[in-house]
Amino acid sequence: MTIVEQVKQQLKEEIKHAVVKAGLAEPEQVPEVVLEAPKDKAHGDFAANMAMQLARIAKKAPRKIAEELVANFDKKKGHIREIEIAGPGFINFFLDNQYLTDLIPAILEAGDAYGASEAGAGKKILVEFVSANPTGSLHLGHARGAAVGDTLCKLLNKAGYQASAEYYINDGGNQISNLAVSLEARYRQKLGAEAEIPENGYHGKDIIELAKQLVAQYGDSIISKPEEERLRFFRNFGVEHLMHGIKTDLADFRVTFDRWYSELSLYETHKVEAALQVLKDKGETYEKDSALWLKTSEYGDDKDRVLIKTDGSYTYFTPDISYHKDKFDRGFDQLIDVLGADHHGYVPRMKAAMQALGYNPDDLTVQIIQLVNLFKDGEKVKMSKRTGKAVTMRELMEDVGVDAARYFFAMRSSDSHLDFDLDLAISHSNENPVYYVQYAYARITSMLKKAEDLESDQTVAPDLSLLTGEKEIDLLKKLGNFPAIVADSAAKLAIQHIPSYLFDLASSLHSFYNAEKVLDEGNIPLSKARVALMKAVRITLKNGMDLIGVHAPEKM
RNA sequence: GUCCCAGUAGCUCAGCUGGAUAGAGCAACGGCCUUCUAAGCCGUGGGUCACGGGUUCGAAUCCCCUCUGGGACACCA
Repeated sequence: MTIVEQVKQQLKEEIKHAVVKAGLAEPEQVPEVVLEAPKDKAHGDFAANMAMQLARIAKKAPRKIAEELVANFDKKKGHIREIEIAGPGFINFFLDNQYLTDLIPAILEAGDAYGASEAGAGKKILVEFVSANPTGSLHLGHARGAAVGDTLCKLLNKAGYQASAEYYINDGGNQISNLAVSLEARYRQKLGAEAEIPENGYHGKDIIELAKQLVAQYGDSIISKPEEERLRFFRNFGVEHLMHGIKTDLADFRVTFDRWYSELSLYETHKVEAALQVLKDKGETYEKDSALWLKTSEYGDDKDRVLIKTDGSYTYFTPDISYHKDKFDRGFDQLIDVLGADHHGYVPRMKAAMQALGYNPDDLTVQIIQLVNLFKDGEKVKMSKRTGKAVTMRELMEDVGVDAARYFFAMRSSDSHLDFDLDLAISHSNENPVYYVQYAYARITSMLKKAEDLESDQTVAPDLSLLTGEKEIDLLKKLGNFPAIVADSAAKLAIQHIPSYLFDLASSLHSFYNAEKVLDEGNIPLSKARVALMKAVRITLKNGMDLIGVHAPEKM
């Protein structure tokens, strides 16, 4: 438990004692104590709304309750400097804040690990994200999903969960056949022959690139092969090269996966049949119109869904079910699917399928990533993979930069729409908040370099108790909050709290920097204490930036 | 038609498991560099939290209605 949590915990205990001691409620009636850090510093370090919560139970006016509660509160405990009652019945606690200086050695000691907690209690979570079909390059929407999924994983692990990142490669379905046919058409075109891309084929320029590569590598030797072999060749060549491109893009975007899971492998290991058999055995399927259906409507879906089509082939849904089953079978307690908004209709049917298999549908969480609207030259760019007009993730990285893009995606709650003004991001890139945070880091680093002489002087010890200025206390409090922010953000799957926290911490740092001099030769003990504080801020900024995949520059 | 997301400052968005005077960035305006990085700081102005009702000590937050925008509703994936 962190220092701040200990202090809060003690305060909560004392409040509860006071409530009982004042006879306001029986011990089992006392609501859970809510302590919040008020926005306004004039409202103390922590505020409790207990008096309002008790209004109904004690049948008294909140302010009266607050008075009785405070009268029975043991002020000697819990670093209390002052207690006041305010507003409709808030009880505001002002602490002596000396405990905050203990944070500095704790943070320096923890280093990279600062911010970590056991909040997740080792719960095993599988986060599946991106999982784009290997039929082209990744685009802007994938980039958002990649940023969100990657940060989510890192966040969960930091908060004490055991999270794994996984990418499901759809290398078995129809889309891949379309890919093969499209690639063949481009290949023939390159060789000067007449060929047309089928209607639902892929028109992207990456396919043209691939065809060019094919010609360079194999000349026209593929044309003469028999059809089956030819198509298999195009499939394999396409998937291999496009997956390679996808992996490179993701790696350059600083997104890492623990496992790349192939759909084809599900067939090879007969897991699709096995899952189907379970569903059949449980009586969850039926045949109609010579197709096999799953009774998803019994579990909240709008209608039943087809598992095996009239032509005998599986729908995309069937291997997907077996993949999800496999995730549970591998011992994960919770599954998180990060999906694009266009797949949201898929949620009820997958949850239904899980239920039909006998799992708890609540153990599957689907995090929907809403659409990214790209604006270029003041106009909305319509994105479509089919027409090949999409802005690629590669272009995004080259134009905007990885740091800015990652920060931008992490900054907004993933389930709301995002307008991405490319022109603004490029032309005003210096005004992007990511630089504000990075600048704070670079500033500290620069100071610490100048402080090396001071540090080598061992004759004077730092005196952390000198850190009592308003801006120093402000920084310390924010540093202390970091583990709770991480834990809370992980529990809510709300990554946007991290950039928001970083911005806030950077703001406090800049404010402090402009008001106080860290390196003061006339006051070595204070300077040393401030250097220690700066080191703690630096560690915390770095750890936060790591979570969202943003680099911490030594200088700017 | 059904479902999902959204509607908060001029713009882009936080805040949403109910709390005090609704926040931030950008844009606008006024100050601060002989001193550790001015990619910074300090200050000012800016709001019918889409509309209407309900729940209660208290609603941007929860519930219902309406309006507006986007998306999804295949034996495609």
